[in-house]
Amino acid sequence: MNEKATIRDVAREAGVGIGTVSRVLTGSGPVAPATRRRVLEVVDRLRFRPSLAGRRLVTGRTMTLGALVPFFTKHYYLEILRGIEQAASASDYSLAIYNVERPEQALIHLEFLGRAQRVDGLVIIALSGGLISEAYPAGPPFPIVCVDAECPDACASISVDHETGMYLAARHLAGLCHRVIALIDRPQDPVSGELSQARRDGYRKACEEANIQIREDLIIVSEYSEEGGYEAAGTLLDLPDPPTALACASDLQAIGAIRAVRARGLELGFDVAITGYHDVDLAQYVGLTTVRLPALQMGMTAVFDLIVRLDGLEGAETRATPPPELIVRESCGEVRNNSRRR
Amino acid sequence: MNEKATIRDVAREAGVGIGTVSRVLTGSGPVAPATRRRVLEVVDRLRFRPSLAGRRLVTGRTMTLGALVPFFTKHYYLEILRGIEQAASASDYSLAIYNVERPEQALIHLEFLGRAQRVDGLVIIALSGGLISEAYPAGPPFPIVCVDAECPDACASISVDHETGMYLAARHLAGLCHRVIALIDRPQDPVSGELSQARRDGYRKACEEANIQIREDLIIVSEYSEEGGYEAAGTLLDLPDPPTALACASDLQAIGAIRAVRARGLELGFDVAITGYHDVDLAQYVGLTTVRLPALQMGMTAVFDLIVRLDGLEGAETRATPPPELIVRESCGEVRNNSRRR
DNA sequence: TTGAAAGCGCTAACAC
DNA sequence: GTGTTAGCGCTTTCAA
Repeated sequence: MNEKATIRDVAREAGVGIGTVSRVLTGSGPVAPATRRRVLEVVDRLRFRPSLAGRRLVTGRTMTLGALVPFFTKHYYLEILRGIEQAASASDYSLAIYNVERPEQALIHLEFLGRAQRVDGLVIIALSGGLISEAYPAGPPFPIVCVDAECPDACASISVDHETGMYLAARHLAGLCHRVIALIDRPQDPVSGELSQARRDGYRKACEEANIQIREDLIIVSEYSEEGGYEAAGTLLDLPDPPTALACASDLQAIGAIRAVRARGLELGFDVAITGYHDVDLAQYVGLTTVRLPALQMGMTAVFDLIVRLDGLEGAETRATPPPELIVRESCGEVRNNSRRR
Repeated sequence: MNEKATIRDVAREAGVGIGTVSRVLTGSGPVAPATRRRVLEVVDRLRFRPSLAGRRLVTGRTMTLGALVPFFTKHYYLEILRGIEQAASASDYSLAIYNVERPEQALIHLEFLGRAQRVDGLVIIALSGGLISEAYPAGPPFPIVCVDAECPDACASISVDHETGMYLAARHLAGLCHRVIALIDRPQDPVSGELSQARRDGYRKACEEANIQIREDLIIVSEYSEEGGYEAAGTLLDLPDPPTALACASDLQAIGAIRAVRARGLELGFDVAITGYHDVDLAQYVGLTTVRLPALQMGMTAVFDLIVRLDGLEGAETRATPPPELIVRESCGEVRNNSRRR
């Protein structure tokens, strides 16, 4: 009585075979309505829950999804993770997380997952796809969806249009009559340091449209951190012909850049305009004009996509994630006129 | 050949029974050294990995730990979660996460976990222990460790000394010659809104030591958010005899409080001193004097503790977490003298 | 010290 | 439609 009920208990109570109970529970075969009702009634009365372990042994499925996420401390990745959790939690799958803070951890986790039979599928955030090929030379052992990263053909990918994202920011700056606009880019993959072209393309496009001559010395890559932005901005601001606008590839870097601007006695939004990227909570506090990414939706979409692959659902076709969006705050000031520079 | 090796393959190859292989692998019985070596050699050659599913069916253990965490967006909880992940990742357990953003989610997750046989143990962050009793009237179905929360006797608890934490902040303020110090407290459990006495006790103790008369109208509770701090500070600053110092129960609230100070044309660190709590990344950027909590260690300790309970390890006795620490930055200014007020 | 055998709880193939 | 049976891969008796 106190012991957990098994499928056999249910079968006995309902006066049917265990196969029938299984069929009722999994919907994997025809069952007469009356029988089904009787079984369900007993299931309910006995508070029977099919054992995952038993089921797993025979189906080989764990009903667990994995998420490989870099830098728990970065708001953007967390927002994606939050979306992943929400979607997983609304499904029959649980979510196991694997954090990557040092480069070697990614491969360790991937290799572990490859032979640990712990997840049915994996979502990888921002980590470069090369890792996947490296960890699984013979192809991934389970479906993988990459979010905001390039990945091998064998995997699906949820991407966001960074070209448009940065285009929006740079065009905004150009529209404010800035003529010397710098780009503080960042590695796409914070762990491997791998770059991506998209943001730079967006920046170039905006410059070209505004007839701004592109100067290569105004395009620099810095670490995805406040410190990285601080240093990059410092370098740019100390140039002989310094930029009046800084388009940054993350809010964190933008905040560092703001600090660099102030450290030089310059006024934000007056002497120098700055845009961020991601729209983290802090951006609002700082009054940072930035580009909002649909991070939460990306995470959710990744999981939906993964589950479709796993369960072969129809109808649940992958919905596209919304485009990036420019959020205008105070960090770019008003339209620039050249008399302004002190 | 291409199929995954099973324990039977290993037994056959090594010329022993499967029982012997099992004994070698689990160390659960006597095996002759020569036999053991031979088995291990085959295990290695066949790249044999015991199936978790098979093992689980007979042992009933999932080798997975759960973490119930409120508000993915709050840095403090994430830092604890980061510690949990680190410790889990260094163990044989995987970590499944369950996010709680709406009050009812906590109970839903708890009830789900109670009958889903998905985790061997659970770490609960900041959620009030009442939930546990509610979800499991007959006692928890697996070991539970609560971090930074009161919990039923049936569970272990990793706590942090908030009395000392707030004492440190308030004493610092008093040491700067503030005589009218307010406390902007917050609910201990952001989901249920439950309060905790500890921080208030620390505040009172510091005031008493400095011979400051405690005014009940200076102790208020606000939401754990920037907005909450903004409003609370507003209320306090608009009092007939307003405080010159605000001790906040979180950095987020402190940041809101700073905004309220500035909105009134007052100068931070001059007219009003403010302390935060938690030492989030942003605190440094804002120059906030705050109390640093050993969040990461708390998370790690919780997992160690849980694993000790699960595996009955000896020697790994729970290490105490470090005490809170005062981090002095600019938000409190210099020692106050009464001529200063404008 | 070891091998054989009995399940753990379930699904799926098969016979009726 | 439904009951029976054969495993899934492992740990754990129980004899030998």
